Amino acid sequence: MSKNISEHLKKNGIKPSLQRTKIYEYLIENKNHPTVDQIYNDLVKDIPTLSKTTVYNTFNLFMEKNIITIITIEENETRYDADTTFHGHFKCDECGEVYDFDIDDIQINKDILKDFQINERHLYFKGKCKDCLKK
Amino acid sequence: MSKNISEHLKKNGIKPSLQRTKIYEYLIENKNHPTVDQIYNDLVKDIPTLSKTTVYNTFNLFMEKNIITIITIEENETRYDADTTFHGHFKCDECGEVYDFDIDDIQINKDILKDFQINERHLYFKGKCKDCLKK
DNA sequence: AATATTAATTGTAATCATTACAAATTTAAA
DNA sequence: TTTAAATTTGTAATGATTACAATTAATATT
Repeated sequence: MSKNISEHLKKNGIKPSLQRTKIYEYLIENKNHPTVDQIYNDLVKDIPTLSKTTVYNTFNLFMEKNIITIITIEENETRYDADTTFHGHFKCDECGEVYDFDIDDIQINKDILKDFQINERHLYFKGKCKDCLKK
Repeated sequence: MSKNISEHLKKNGIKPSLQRTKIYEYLIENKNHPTVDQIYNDLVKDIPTLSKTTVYNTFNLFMEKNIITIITIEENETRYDADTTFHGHFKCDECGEVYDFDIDDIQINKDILKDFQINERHLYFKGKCKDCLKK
């Protein structure tokens, strides 16, 4: 697994250091789109010398190399996604959990965006998840 | 015009003070979704005593009363929208302008969000606008 | 292998948007 | 008019992110 990650980073022009590999692996294994804080707090157990700056630097590098996308739902917390294909996110107001969902199709009125170049598309919903509704 | 705004605020349980009225009016007339800074800098010419805190307080109040929605495209700048009907936003990476566009339909795979309660839907694109592409 | 060069990581301080809070002002009620 | 309640304001605090310089690790050169 870790071998695959190294390869994937290399293929995208990223030298696979320990920190980079672990951070990318964490994102792959935790598909709930953790915040930088969560990632740092978990990974520092593994890599005691880890700095939060490194986490930020690494994500900025991953972004430049287009192997992750940014998820901006709340103003004050950035999350990241290792799945760069187009899909939607649902964030529960109650528990804070972020869920992925598939988008089949979006039909928009093209009049306004005619001759615009669209590079990124983001769709997210907010509300209450099934588990929180039960309570 | 200003009369209508007062009425609209009252109808939604908001006492229409000078500041609130001007801020709401500004949002109605500037459909490009200005940031708090832009709004403050423009309105302070009109209301010299205006405080940026008031702008923030007012938007938070408007949000509670559901007469505006928040637009979170970039992590570090919150924008607001007086049009609370569902529509999309396009932000140009080059000039920073935010455009509205109409959404006809969105089809998603409902499996994951079955039994979820969806309260808000947000769709935004990023790229280059027509004007910036010409250059 | 030893040294020089370059790249990556780290810690601390700075930045900047937003909020907390208490004082001052304005509005409404008695 | 006096009193109470609501609104606005300015300043300080917060918290996420970035700038930057120093340290450490990796790579290239002799």
